[in-house]
Amino acid sequence: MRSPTPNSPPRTKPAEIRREELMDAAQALFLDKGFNETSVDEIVKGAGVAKGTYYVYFKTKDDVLAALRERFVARFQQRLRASGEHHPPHSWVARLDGWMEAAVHAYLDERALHDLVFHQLHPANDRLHQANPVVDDLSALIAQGAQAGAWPAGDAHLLAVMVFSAVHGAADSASSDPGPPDREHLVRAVQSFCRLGIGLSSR
Amino acid sequence: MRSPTPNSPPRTKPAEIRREELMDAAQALFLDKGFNETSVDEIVKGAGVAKGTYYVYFKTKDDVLAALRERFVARFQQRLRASGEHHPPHSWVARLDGWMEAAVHAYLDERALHDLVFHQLHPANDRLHQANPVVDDLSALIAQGAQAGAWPAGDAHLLAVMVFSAVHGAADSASSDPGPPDREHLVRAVQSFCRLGIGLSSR
Amino acid sequence: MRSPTPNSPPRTKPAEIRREELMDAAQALFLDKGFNETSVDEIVKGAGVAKGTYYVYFKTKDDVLAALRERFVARFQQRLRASGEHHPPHSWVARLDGWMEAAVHAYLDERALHDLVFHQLHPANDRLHQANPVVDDLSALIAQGAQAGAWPAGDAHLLAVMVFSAVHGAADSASSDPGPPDREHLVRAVQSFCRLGIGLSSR
Amino acid sequence: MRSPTPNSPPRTKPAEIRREELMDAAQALFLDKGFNETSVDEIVKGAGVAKGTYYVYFKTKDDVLAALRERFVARFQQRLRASGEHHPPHSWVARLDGWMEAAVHAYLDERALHDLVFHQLHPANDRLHQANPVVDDLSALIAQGAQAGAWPAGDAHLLAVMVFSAVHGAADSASSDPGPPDREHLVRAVQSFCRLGIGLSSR
DNA sequence: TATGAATGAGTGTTCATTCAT
DNA sequence: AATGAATGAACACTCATTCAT
Repeated sequence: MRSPTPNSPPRTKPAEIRREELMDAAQALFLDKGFNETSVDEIVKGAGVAKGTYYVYFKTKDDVLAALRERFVARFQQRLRASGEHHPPHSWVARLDGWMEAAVHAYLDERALHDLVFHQLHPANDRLHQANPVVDDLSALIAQGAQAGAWPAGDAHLLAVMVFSAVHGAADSASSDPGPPDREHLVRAVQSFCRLGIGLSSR
Repeated sequence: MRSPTPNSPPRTKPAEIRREELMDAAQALFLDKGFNETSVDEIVKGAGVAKGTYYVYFKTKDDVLAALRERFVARFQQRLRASGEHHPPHSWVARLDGWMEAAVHAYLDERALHDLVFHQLHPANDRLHQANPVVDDLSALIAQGAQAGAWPAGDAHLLAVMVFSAVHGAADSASSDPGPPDREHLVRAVQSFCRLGIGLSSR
Repeated sequence: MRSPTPNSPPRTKPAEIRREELMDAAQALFLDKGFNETSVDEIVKGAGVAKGTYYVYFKTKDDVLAALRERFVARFQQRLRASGEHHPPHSWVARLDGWMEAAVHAYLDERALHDLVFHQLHPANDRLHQANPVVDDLSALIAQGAQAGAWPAGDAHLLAVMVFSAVHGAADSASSDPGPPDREHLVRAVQSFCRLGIGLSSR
Repeated sequence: MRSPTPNSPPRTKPAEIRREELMDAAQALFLDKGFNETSVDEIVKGAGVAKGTYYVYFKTKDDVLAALRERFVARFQQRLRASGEHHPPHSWVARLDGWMEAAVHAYLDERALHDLVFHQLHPANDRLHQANPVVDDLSALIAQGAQAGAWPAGDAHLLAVMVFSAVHGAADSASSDPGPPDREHLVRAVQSFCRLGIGLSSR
């Protein structure tokens, strides 16, 4: 019917941009109201595109959530890896401490997003917990440190899981308390607990 | 107006029984297919009652899930407390070890149910995490043991959270691996990690 | 299970009382929230009886509304007849004026109830409009006055309907305006309009 | 999630057409069976569209009724205005008589629809009665005629309401009688009653 | 007469997904 | 690439009515 107005802005954008805009809109809404409580209609409205455009970039509604999860994990891992580069490769204890410090901060910053992308799906669909690259990085660090004699050898993966869980739990707990969490206290508590747990001396 | 079909006589049961039957049916279905994937229709079919009966006992669909969560927490706590009674009150280390052992087993047994009742709702509705009576019990145990000199004093609540998280994480991780988890190995790993973390000697 | 407490008040009341209490409760709720928006549950709660008791006294939900309508019409008619007795039988003009005055007041007092009992049902069920005893009374008065030479003869029933409608409309309109209606003004306007309409002089 | 059955191609129509078709279907069903007795399912079946399409054009079930009311009032007013154009602007009596004649006919023709759109909702929602444009038109006519000296001055709005009510009541009454109403008799009775009521001579 | 647990058909509303343009 | 009107299966929830006690 109507032919496009000659001077209306071009409606097409690079695919990667559009996709990111949709993901950003979805993430903001999911964080605000929850996944089930957000409709595709709202996502497209948030991204300023039409309904059909969503389905150009994502196959289903679940699909954005999966994309969001992947993006979250990649960014989280990237952040932790970046912080790891501040320490010399063979300063095992410093690297471990640094990892924990960075993880506490990262988790406090991204807690809501973490819960969003990890808690929405039925276990059957959740093949991420078992293949968490962040835990894998930590596991490698622990194994290498043990091999280098920095701390006793053990079940590196299980240790990594427990360290990661301690970070996660402590940050969760602190986030639930009213007021901003005391990040320094948290970092020290986690470091103390986990260093001892791994077999290092307290300080 | 509407006129119901004449039917077999209503079989009245004590309210508490009916409610439990509905909860049992809902729990089984939720564990099997997930909360969102289960309809109230299926729940009532599972409980052998009519649709309206559900709404005599629960206000909304979410309502059963809340009831299930309360029941889960109460039973989990009860189970851990019962196991605690096997140890003399002042055998602090034995009680701590026993708590961890029991918690690992309980968590492995009830992991799916735990995830179900804790991961389905938006954080806003989830005021249970911050007031977890199981963690509170553990926190009390840790504080008392420290006061008795069994281990160094520390932030008991945070320590409890980290121990609980380590149990939770380790059991989670083991559950995700294929095959039945090696419970003994898990218990020993958790005990070793957490005893050291709290400041005890490894053995 | 429980045997009745010996000193609890007797639960039975004279049928007519119970029925009236149910009707009163229903009327209050209908006026407040509307017929469709009121449930039988609320009615019995309002009357302080159990659900089943409602169905001892009324066959269906519509049934109370019919009872309410009959009661309304009877009371309305009674009220107008009572006011008519203040005038000597052959003071036709005074009786007509009195009827209109009383009707305006009665209608203003009971407008909501009138609308409730007359507007809720599909025309098919509404065999009341055509057999309105209030209009019939007025129709008789008009016919008799005409026969006595107090005013010109005409289609007494149609005149009665128009007078009744004028009362109804004027009162309705005044009720819709903000603030309490000026009853005297209304009465005079209706009397003037209808007296002239019937063929009387203005004053 | 849900996946719709592949179906025949959606046939897009101009929104105004679709909306009117939905309204027409709803009106026919409401007139036939009543508002409460008609389901949205039946409306969409009548309009030949899918259930969801209804909710593209109307927010709730009540919403069509409101749209129907607006359409009714607009058309009724339009019809009366059109009939008014047959008379020279300053033939006040002829215009008044013409208005009443047209109103009686219009009301007889549309009685069921009038009742439908005005009697289905609780007074709280019914802010139309007090702002009835048809009465407003008549009120203006009466006021202008009085100013021009065609009849005595009075409370024009109240007079308009009473004239409108007399039309409404007389037509209602005639519709309730068995057999087709004697329209000529009705028109003459209403004209006579109201002309006198306003202060004109009978003929 | 009075109860109230149980019923289940009925219905308004949502929303992920499609596809002709 | 982008659109947005149309879809229709699915579902939570209501509530008038019944009947064994």
